[in-house]
Amino acid sequence: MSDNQSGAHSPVNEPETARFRYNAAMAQQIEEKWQDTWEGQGTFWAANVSGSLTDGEGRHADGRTSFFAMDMFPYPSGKGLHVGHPLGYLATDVVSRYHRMKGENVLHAMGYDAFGLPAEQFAVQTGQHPRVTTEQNIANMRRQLRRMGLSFDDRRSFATIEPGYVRWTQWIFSRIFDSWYDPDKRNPSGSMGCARPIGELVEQFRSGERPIDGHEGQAWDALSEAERSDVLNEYRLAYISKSPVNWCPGLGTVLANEEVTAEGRSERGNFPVFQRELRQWSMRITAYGHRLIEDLNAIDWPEKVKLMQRNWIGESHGASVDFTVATPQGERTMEIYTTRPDTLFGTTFCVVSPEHPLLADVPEQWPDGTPEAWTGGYGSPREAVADYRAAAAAKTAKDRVDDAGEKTGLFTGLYATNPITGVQLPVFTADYVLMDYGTGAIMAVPGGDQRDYDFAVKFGLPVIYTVQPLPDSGETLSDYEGKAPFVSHDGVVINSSVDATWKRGDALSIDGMRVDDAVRAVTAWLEEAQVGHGTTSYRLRDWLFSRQRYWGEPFPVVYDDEGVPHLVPDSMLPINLPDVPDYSPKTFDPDDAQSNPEAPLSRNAEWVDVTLDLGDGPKTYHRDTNTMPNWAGSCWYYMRYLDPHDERHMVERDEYDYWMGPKHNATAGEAGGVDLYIGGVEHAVLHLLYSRFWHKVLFDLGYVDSFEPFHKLFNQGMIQAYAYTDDRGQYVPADEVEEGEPDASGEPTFTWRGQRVNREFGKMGKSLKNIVTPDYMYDHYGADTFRLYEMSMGPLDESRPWNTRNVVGGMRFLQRLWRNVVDEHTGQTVVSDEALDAKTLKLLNNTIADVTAEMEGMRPNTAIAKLIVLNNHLTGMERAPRAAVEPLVLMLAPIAPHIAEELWSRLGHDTSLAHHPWPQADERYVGQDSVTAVVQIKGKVRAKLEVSPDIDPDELERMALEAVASRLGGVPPRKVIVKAPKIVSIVPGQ
RNA sequence: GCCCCCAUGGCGAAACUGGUAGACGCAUUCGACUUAAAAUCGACCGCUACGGCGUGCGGGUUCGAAUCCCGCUGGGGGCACCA
Repeated sequence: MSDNQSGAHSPVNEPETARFRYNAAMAQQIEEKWQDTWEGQGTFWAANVSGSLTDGEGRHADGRTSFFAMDMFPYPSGKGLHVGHPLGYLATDVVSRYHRMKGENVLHAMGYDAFGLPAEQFAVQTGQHPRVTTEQNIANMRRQLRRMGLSFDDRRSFATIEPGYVRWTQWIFSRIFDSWYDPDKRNPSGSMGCARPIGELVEQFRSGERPIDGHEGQAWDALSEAERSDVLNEYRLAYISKSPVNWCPGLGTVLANEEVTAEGRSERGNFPVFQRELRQWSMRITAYGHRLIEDLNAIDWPEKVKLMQRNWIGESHGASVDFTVATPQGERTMEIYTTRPDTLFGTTFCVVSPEHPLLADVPEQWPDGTPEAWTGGYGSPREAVADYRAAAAAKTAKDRVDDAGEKTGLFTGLYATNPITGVQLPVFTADYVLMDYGTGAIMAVPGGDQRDYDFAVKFGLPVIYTVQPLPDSGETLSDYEGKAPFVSHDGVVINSSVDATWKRGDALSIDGMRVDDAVRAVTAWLEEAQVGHGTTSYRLRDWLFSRQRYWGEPFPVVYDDEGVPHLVPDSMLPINLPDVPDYSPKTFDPDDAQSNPEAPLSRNAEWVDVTLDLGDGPKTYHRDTNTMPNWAGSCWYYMRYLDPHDERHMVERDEYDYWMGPKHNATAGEAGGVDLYIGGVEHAVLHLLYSRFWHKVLFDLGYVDSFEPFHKLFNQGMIQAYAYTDDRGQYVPADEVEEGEPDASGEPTFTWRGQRVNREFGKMGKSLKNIVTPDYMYDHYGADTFRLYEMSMGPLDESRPWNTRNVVGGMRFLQRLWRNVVDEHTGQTVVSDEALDAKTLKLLNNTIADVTAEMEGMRPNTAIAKLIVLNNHLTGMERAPRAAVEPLVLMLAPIAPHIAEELWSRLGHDTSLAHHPWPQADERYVGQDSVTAVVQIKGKVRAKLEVSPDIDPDELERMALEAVASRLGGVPPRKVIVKAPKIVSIVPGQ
């Protein structure tokens, strides 16, 4: 780019004579020079405790305080960056540079999350192997990020697709597969529940300490290998799930719950998703539900994200209650789950989900007196139920959502006995009851639940109210009866007593109790009668972990001829992706619910069929042909930065303890983890939940010594932008739109090529034609101005509108600072070496104190404002004094590092300021010589006094009363509040 | 439907535990320099009938509220047949 072009476009133009003016061209020259210098000198190398990773001077950590700052690593998309993407990276970089200047050993690096759908789709389009396009994208992204001046230790960069990384991802999977969750054992952090090696479970089975589910009374060694495998599968933390999963024919893969939208469609591609029973890998994350909630208290995360995780996990406390059902095949126990056992008295029917096993035992004939409306017109319950089940199975998740509220269902011909009252209740099946929540069966209480009420109305079932509003609420039950249920967790129980000796031989009355007391009383009664128990349920589902994709990590699992899964030994890892003739996923008609997934890896028979010796001689096995989801690589990458080339460990223990262990520095706490993790809030329940889960498993198993991966989480805001549409709703290029005169109602108007266009506000995006790229910013302003602008726009955690016009403010600040040091015409350094005058001394020390506080609080926007104030003061002096300029340059360095380095070197320093100590305020000069004291009468400012900051309160009161004497009219004030030296507040007499 | 967050000049925003509302920047206007323009430097920069009034609206607590409490309105986000 030539100077002319930059001049023509840049609002900050330069005359020919000022050869040493700080403009876009000069900025670029400086920036590239310093980027090369940093790289050549290893300026940002972080020092490990031992091993080959030392700092740029060859030293190890040697007891220095560690600080680990990390970004949510990017997916290397081929689309390139816009100015919204790097906001978080810049924030992390500013913090990293600041901590480095505080003398800490800072670990800051960037990796690439490189498996996943887009690379695969792009590869299918271009016919190139995904590895090729992915590596190109990574190279391009590296270049763009380097140009920003991010202070990464590039020795520690890696991509999740590298065999040396995949190996450990597979290794972790193996550890999870090879473990089970023991809810009765304390984990190392002291709370209940702990992952244990599966071998310890086998020992319990073998010794008889634990009964073998489904094989009670049999010896473990008497079971076949397939039987043992099936038993263990029910315990393993990574297991083969046979329950319904989300099958997406349009994508040709199964998906995790988290990847399905509220509309029941795939988050990627927006295809319908069906519930299908397919054998798929699943992770038992639900076992960790309680700890994942509980341990949020030990970490420093935004409340919003903690709340989202709590809601997502959805822990609810209630009771499981056994209802007896008489079927033609004999008596069955139907377990229901309820959060309101106090409403057992108001139960008028039961509902089981269409997938419920009880439906295998429905009778041939409708019982006598079955109302017409309950049968759906079917001649027999068998037929009715079979048809309803088939219809439910054919529904997409979307259909279910669309039909929500509209209750469908049928009577099953079965009756259940209420264990507390002995009353016979009809059992229905309806798809508003979900098989995978609670027990897949409910007791319906239409008097207290809207859904049950709707169902009762539709099928003509009775409504019994057992709870009424609190007496002082002003409401009564008659406000609800016949119109709606009284849905409340508050209230008083009514009409809820049995004195029959039907089940337990004694009376239970909860009449008049508050709901929470009644819940406890009924739960206790149920436990005593052995017909139920208190229990906890989670909204969270187990994590579906396999995908029918090419571009992901293969599972380290092979199957023998009987279909029994075996781990591939660690020594054989990594298992690399095979070459296949076609790596595109096998997709189907998006609505074809009956299609079956076909994994691309199955297309290479030579790879699938292997002969291995797993300890009992060479045998033929079949490899698992699924791949892991995109989340696998991002679940543990933070640990790999500590030494990405360690071939002996996932992470070495000493390095872990130094960088991430419990109490590894002053702020880490027992939970340990990354000191600062910055990224978008969109990962609140996906990546951040999965990572915490894996980390806890590894913690329980003793591979890491702290129980949380990320100690402090920070969500940066989004950069938003205006977009413009013409009459037809087409987007027009935002940078060609001109603002016109306001219209009649005072609203601004906009035109593009003479025609009126509409303005809308939202994301930046290529399709919205409002993209501004970092490259544009480098060309027109330089990376430092770009950084400065993004950091000064507003608070880091808030979204804010991009406005290229406002960028000049930052550029002018840097230019003024430059001119305070460098003569624009000669290039000479022009600072004075005289001592600071009193005013400058005060301002400098106050600025140091303030900026330090702002940096500690991650408020670069206000830090910048204070640096500008200081610089504006220096600009007003004949020559700026070195004693003020140098600290100013140092304080600017985290935000605009290149110009700071350049000025620092022009000021005569021959080493980088990256590790130069952060300026210290001299306490003697912090504070003000005089402050303005305000005199208020009834809160209104009536006088201002210039006083000493340490004025005596009595003296200040005397001065204040004198200043407003005329307003008080000689009447002694009723009350005077003195907060020296700032405020005197007077309440006048009368 | 349930849960959470936010609202300050023409614009982006400051204001730490309640204590001078509008720091800093953008834009606008004016002045200096210049033949002129740009750049630069400087000034002004919420409204005002000059009494005051002002932090989305209406109340409350307090000597004092952008900040705390209650009730609205508007905007954003999360979850959504989870018993």
